[in-house]
Amino acid sequence: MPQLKSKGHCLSCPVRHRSIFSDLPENLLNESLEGFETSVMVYEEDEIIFKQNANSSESVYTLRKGLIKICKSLPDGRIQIMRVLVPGCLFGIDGFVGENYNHTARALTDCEVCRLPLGGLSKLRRKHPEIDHAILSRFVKNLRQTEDMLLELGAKKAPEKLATYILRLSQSFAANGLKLSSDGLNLSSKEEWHSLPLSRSEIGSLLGLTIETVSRFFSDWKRKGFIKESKGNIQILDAKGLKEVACIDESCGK
Amino acid sequence: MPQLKSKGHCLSCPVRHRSIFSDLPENLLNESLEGFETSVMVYEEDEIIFKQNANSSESVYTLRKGLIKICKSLPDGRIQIMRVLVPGCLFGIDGFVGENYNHTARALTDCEVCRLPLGGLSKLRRKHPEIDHAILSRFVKNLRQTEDMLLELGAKKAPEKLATYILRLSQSFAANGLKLSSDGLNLSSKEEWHSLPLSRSEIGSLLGLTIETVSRFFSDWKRKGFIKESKGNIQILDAKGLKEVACIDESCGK
DNA sequence: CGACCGATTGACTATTTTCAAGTGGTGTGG
DNA sequence: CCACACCACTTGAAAATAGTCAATCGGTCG
Repeated sequence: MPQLKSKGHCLSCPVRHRSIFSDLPENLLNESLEGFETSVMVYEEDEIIFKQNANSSESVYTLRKGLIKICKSLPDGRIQIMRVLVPGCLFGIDGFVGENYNHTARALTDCEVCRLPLGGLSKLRRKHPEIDHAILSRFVKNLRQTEDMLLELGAKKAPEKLATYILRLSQSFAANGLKLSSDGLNLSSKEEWHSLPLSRSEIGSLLGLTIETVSRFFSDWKRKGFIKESKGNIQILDAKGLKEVACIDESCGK
Repeated sequence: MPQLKSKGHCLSCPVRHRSIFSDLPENLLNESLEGFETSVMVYEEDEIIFKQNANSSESVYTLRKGLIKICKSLPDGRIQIMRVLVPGCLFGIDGFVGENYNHTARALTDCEVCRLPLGGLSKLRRKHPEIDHAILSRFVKNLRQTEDMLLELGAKKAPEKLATYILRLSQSFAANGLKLSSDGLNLSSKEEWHSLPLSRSEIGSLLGLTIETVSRFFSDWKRKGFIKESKGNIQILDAKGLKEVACIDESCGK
């Protein structure tokens, strides 16, 4: 069961600089957020934050800590992961338009989630166009990312999808300062090890492949010396080789 | 080459009630839109409105007439159709955040497009929260639709994708008043004929299939009496049969 | 009529899934 | 400390699915 941990305090929030409030000047934060009551919820691994088709709540969420997967499923149980949220992500936006949730949000690791009441937020938006713009910008980025995934799933073959995924993962680690490791392992950043946030079967579910197909290509690339793996951490040895497989730049059709 | 047809006139706009201005009271329309200069552009079939990776313009667009396909492509030329725009759709929203276009917009039929300058629009948004809400709501719907496609492409097999597409198409005709026919054919609405906006190869490109696979299942279903087709118009004879194939409700795994 | 173009069909091939068996690491209880 | 179970992952062989290549059909247009 999700636990209420505390009220939120934007000024001391660990992800404020990544949140939709990042552009608010610090001095405004204090006075502006007067009366804006957020709460921090704690979820354990595998707990559901909200479910596809459920009524959306009068809140929207920001991930503070941990990882969340956003999924949709077919009536017969097949699951497609849409994306993985990292700290700072805004989610549950169906609440904005009062529609039922279009997908399920499930904790991939133990998580902390900040719950922002819609009423208060819309007052803030009116007072501070920066917030409004930040939200808009999230929406557009979110859509772009989902469109990119659509291209991956619709147009690419299994090895291309997988290679792209590993490369993107590594980029996103780089962009986030090389550290999202869920298990607290300390690794030399020079060697660029990355902890895999997803299991084989989840990677399959993200890319529309079976666990066996994922496993086979990974094994293949280990034999070829493209990648190395130990204890759920992965290292790219030959980015150029992977890029040729991935079809991300001109070197595409070999 | 796209042609400037005229200045836009919101009051007499044929798609006003489907546009982001649909919630503005008519009396406000007149005075509010003072100084908001839109222009109507005409594109021929197959012309490009904007290209993936190009700088976004200082405008955003509303489709007035015709159909537009939104696509992304891989460096080696493979193309994925993301969605098909119908009159009233807002598009080119990368302009909102000043990013390069994430996809290509191409006229599927001869089109009329209304170009809304961002500067003027953002003034309007501030003056009329209805517009702002309409835009937000479009964004969310757009994201939901793209997520739905992600599930289609990632989790479904060829016949499921195809059957779902035909059924959705028919629903969307129903929702839009049974008439989007691009070639002006007049058909009895009782028989529920629907003109196919996409060629076989475009359907393939939308669903991540080859033209041959599309063709084979269509032929198969014609033999089985699920559908009928003539002159680019399609009729669903056995929606129940198709639904069983499509995996959209409980009757999924048969 | 003949050229062209989209769609269809068939035969074959490639890719990916399915099913089944096996490996290796981790944690628990005797 | 070992035996055992458990679980994620790996591997192999067979089957299913979808793609490729090539020939053909049928309609449209000059």
